[in-house]
Amino acid sequence: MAARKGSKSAVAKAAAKKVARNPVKTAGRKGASTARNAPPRSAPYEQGKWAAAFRPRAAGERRYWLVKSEPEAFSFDDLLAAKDRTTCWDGVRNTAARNFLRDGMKRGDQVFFYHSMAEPSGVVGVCEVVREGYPDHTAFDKAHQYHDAGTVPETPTWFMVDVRAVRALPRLVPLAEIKAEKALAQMALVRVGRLSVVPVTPEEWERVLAMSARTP
DNA sequence: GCCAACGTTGGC
DNA sequence: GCCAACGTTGGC
Repeated sequence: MAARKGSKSAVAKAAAKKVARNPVKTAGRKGASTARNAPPRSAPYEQGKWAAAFRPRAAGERRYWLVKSEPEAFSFDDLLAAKDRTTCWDGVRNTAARNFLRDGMKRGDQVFFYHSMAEPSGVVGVCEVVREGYPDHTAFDKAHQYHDAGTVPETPTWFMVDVRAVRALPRLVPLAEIKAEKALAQMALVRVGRLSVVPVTPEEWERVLAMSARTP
């Protein structure tokens, strides 16, 4: 079973709209999607806002990330229950997030699993990158919820990684607590709320782990 | 290249 | 349901 990430209802809604109300858009999207393919896989990101996430690594350096999923669509428990506790992270349709998936995340990187649109929203578990960026096949599937008419397998626009669950946190760390924590004020999660894949610094990683290990 | 209209994310 | 933030689109 393919896991469905991102915002299920919103994506479904968007897909429905795309098909129902604007068939002309399909023609227009081809060109747009070529543009969306840039920058290429080996592009230098030094100028970008997220430069640190793409900088060359020291030997053996491990990086940290956070991915969001609506638990109603795919929860951390769903990941624990999945075959090999592993899933492909499909359905991401945002270029910044795509760049992290395609170029930033490397095997062995540690990833927070975050529940969005939840009661409460927060970090629930740890997983690990077990397969690096490869094309998100759901984009090519006409019947799929995440279909993107503007992209073809020869020049894929959307990418995903595979992640495997490592462990659930001792307790969920709610977004409200993260926001209240001075040391976490710079977290990408807090600063750029709508991104569904974001980098986490080693310091932020440790802090969130520490918060999960104690009662507030 | 500018920018207005529009769409999406996701908290509240 | 509302709305802030911001990405995308497309006209010019």
